[in-house]
Amino acid sequence: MSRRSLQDAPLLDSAPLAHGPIADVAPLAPIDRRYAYLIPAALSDAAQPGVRVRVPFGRGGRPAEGIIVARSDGDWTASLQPLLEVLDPAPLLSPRLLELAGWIARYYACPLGVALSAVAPRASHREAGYRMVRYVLLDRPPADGIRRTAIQQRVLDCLRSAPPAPDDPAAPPRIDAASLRGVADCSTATLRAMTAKGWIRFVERREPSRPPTAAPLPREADWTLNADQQAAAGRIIAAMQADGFRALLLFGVTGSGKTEVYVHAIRAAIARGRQAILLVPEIALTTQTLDRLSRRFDRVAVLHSGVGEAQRTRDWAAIAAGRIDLVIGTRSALFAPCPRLGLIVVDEEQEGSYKNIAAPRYHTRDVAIKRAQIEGTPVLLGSATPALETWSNAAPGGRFELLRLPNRVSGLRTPRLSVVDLREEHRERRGVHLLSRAMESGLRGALARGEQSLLLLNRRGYANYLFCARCRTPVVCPHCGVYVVLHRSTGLAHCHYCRARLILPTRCAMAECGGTLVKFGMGTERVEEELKAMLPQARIARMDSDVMARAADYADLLGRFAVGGIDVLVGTQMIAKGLDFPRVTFVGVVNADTALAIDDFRSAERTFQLTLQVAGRAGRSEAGGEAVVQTFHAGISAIQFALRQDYEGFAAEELTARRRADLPPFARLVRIVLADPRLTRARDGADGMARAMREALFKAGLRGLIGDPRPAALPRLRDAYRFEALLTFATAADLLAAMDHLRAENLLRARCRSVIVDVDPVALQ
DNA sequence: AGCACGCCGACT
DNA sequence: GTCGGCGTGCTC
Repeated sequence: MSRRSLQDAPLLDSAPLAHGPIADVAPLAPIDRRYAYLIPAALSDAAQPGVRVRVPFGRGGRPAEGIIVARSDGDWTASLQPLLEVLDPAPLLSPRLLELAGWIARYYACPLGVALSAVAPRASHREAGYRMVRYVLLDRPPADGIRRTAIQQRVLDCLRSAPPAPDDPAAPPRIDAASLRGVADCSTATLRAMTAKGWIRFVERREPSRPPTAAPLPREADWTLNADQQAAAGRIIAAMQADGFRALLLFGVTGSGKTEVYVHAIRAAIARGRQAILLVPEIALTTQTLDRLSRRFDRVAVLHSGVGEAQRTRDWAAIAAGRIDLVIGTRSALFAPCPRLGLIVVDEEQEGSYKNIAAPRYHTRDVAIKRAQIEGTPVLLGSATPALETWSNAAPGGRFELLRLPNRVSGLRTPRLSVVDLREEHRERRGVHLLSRAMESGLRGALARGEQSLLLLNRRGYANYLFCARCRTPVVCPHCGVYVVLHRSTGLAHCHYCRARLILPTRCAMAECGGTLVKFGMGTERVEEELKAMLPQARIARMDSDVMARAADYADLLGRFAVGGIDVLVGTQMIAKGLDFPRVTFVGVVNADTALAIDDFRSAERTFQLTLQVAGRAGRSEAGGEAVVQTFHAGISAIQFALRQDYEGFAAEELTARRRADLPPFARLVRIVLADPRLTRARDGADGMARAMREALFKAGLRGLIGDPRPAALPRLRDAYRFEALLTFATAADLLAAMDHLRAENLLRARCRSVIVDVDPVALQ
């Protein structure tokens, strides 16, 4: 295709004919198209696929940023705009990462520019991590006889005795202006005066904003693997030696030593001269986990949301230069520009936080598999409770190879897990008790033995159900319509969806009612209060996003907990994951039903995972631990299977139900949510969109079921009404074919404030 | 995403 | 009679 024409361009004889290298540019904006630009001769070398460029765009031809995704040669029968500028000295993205971004854009139905921004995060923060440093160096210093002041003499002495620049020892010594002012005790005015005399001069240099010297962390030694671990590591190493794509699932009960297997596999990758990426879920304790793991390796980069822009930029450069062997991090670390990638590990692959919550709404595990495919390397997924999608892929004859670690490493006993049926507890005991007798005795026991406890409730605040005693009208958020939660810390009612805060009325706001307000339901604040009353001698701390404003707060609290300064730690989900303290011997779940409360087809799976995870937290010591789980639904099979710590039994039963209901992993879903402040607009938009999509699929003979639009699980959010439609496909191929078509026909848009397209949704909220 | 063009309500 | 609202469409 060397000759193309613009449909609407007038084909006049005088139309200038452009010829030469042409760049296909994806704008770094939510525009679902690519645009062609002429590459000027001066930029020909620099304008390679993967670099950012500035191009004239839009009506006024104003400069916009984009990424070159392809290059070609050709003639154009219309005047073609030239690239204005190439912004990167070297491509930000390798051809393989460009291919990965293309796949993300296609599979997750988002504009290429949006996918590119996710894969090359630096694209949106240009030049971050660098600053201009002003240096002073000797120019034509005055001869001995020339008069100078004492201050000027100090400046000259400093510059003469300055050490040579590390990057260019032959150059005249230089000192940055700020340090010189300090050392020579002079002012900017002095330096300016000396420049005017021509004695010294300034040079400006672009430098990394902090010296890239990472503090060397103390190394931790490797452990010897047991037979199971050795067998698993052996399979992974064999897969690496086969030099091709391969997906493996490491299914190991908590405490079976999965991490040690990762470490050995990563060492093997490094020994082969390759790089490895280890992904961990985005949870509050990520930093801790990462720090500990990173101590096992030398040339390691840690990437997570807490790492500053400057550090991230330097890490990125070091990775691209091949100076890093292992990249550990959350979601975005998957896109580390490793030139010789040899292994990707996805730890706790079932974690929901692997799903990106904004466009592109990719699932890190699935993109990791795709990247491994593109790079031709193995990918290792690890979990004690694999996502059912993963588990069914690891069935005999499936796409993944299954590696088992069925036993806990020697010395670790299986924790005792018991379930308290809150219905029964309430029958047998008068009054309202948040903490059952079994829970209380577990806490008291641990306290008496000088051991630690974790108490989990996945709900912040004090009381989460506030209503009028007379007319039963609940207090809801004026923007979202959801129940607000009373927080003791602020004395206000908080909306947990839009972060609005209301002053709580003392009386019912309903006209002519004026009943008194009743506070019902519990959150972590309430549990903390109850606990302090129950165990006045215990040192109790609470950990949830209300208390933990900054990353440093986590470190502080965890530090105190680690040295035994806290007996009981109360918190939300964030304490259920990743915490690994050997002195914790008791773990309680105040209400396991919070995972059930979100009513979607994964609620049983989430409840099972939560329960088992919590039990695992109690078993990190040789003393053996105990876990108590309170629930109003003790009979449901998710709880029963968790009680027996039987993942495979649960998976078999749940998969049967999923197959019967035609749900993932036996179907692929796309969730489309339309939001608009006007209810009719959101509803009509959703109706119209569903109708148009159905018609288009039918006409094109494509398979797929478009569900009827209905109010979303959260029908109103931030003053916008929300409607959703669920699309069901039998296979990934059907999904791709249908979504390609719908996107090409521009049917994934509607005239309302926002349209969210969520492929493979993790939560139907 | 921006930005221009275009068609219907409250003002001098 | 105009100013300006946002709804719609386009950007090599």
